[in-house]
Amino acid sequence: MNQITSQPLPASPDRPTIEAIRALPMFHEVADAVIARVAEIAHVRTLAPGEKLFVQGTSNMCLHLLVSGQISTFRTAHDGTVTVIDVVRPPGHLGLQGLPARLPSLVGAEAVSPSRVITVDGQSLLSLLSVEPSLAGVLLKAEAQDVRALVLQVCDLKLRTTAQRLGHYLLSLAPDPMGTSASLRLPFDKRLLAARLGCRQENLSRAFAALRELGVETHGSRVTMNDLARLRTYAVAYDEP
Amino acid sequence: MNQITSQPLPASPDRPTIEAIRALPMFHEVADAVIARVAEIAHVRTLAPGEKLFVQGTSNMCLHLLVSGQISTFRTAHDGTVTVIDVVRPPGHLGLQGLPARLPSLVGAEAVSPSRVITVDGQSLLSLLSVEPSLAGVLLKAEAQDVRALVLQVCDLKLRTTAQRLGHYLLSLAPDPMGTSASLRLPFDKRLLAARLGCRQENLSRAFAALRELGVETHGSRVTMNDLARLRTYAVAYDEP
DNA sequence: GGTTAAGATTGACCCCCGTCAAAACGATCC
DNA sequence: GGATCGTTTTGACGGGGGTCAATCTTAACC
Repeated sequence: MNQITSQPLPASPDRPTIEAIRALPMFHEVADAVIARVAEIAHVRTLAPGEKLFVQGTSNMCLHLLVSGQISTFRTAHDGTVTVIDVVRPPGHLGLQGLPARLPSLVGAEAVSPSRVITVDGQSLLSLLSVEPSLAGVLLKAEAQDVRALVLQVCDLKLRTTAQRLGHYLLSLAPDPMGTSASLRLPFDKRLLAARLGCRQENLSRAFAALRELGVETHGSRVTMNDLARLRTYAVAYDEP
Repeated sequence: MNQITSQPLPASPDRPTIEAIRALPMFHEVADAVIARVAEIAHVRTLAPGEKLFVQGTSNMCLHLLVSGQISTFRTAHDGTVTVIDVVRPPGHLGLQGLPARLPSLVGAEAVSPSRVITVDGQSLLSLLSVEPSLAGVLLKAEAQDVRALVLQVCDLKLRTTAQRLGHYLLSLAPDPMGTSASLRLPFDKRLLAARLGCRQENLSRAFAALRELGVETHGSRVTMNDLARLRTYAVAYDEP
């Protein structure tokens, strides 16, 4: 699944291959010629855990496409408090909100696990946009995804309990959320999971304890959900009519 | 009234004037010729309080530009619970998230007060986009604003109390938030304000009571803030470093 | 295997907020 | 002015979640 660069790389630094970009759902429909133009203004980068992709308050004009790994976006207050906005997983993107407006980014982003991103230069991308209008739809769609995710998170925070949010998140992590049972390994710290869900880790523990009644077993970072239907009823109670 | 979705444009509906569109900040930089093209695929509409602009779950391919009035966006769960996402005020826009993806809208929208919107047909707008790439920047910027607002709201919900959120919101409503004092009239119900802030109206009352200690007086819907600096310290404590 | 440090859980305690119920206020219309 | 209805406020109570501290587990490293 993770594309390891076994092919000879093109001349310059670490240009992404056309295949690597095409592999991202967001570019499935884009013509080869356009992808080639995008590849010309992009480069591949790997990040070690904890390494920063961009910093809050700086106006980074770049679009980052996450190929593998995990990158968290978070907002730091001037008293040091940190709010995790999301943990982006492949295929995902970062930095879109800072692209068109020249405004400083509201959030910072750093790798949670070893990650590989394709970074597209924003300035060049905007120029390319006027030549290749088909890209506009791609970017708009990508940004719309962000909006949708945030809207759902706001709903979650406004009217669900931590245990429900956890259940919801676990379901979203399950390979087959519509099956009868599922088992998975938490992709990161419970501390980070707590921050993502908007609670303290102590409360996350209690939420896991609450879900135990609903057939959710945990052994370390392994989570087994024995009754997905029941969990869905409990956790997704406030979702789409 | 259940006709909500966009109709094919009749021969001579109420076309918006170029000036009306240009007056919106989002179109300040756009060339007259382009605005004229936009006007051709748009029409003006007025809404009475409570009238729906679009309905959750339907895929409305329209961009709505709010000229005057106020429109709330909200999400209804299948048990009837309603979450208010935001109350859009002019100059603002709605429906962008449903534009590029053909996905059903996550939220519904309805007028809070008598409102006037310019509705741009989405299908035509997307076609226009490939002819006039300068529009892409406009739309991307507009959508980025939405993302920013939502990110801030998530932060608010994750680590501020209701009283702090209220203080923050009042400051955003103040004509001159950086002055020493301000006075304003709440633009809508306290019930709606509570929903927007993510609490019950009872708690909003208590939040107002708490802010009284910080020089915030209320008489009905009139709010007077006597010490903006102190309110800022209290409410915006978790903002930009 | 054993040691150690980081992470995860549990308990005690308190505050914020949701809920229910009642009282106070405000607007409108006699 | 008085009556009425809807909105706003206040009180009492319980639960969810934050905080602090102690215990237990996990995992890395010798």
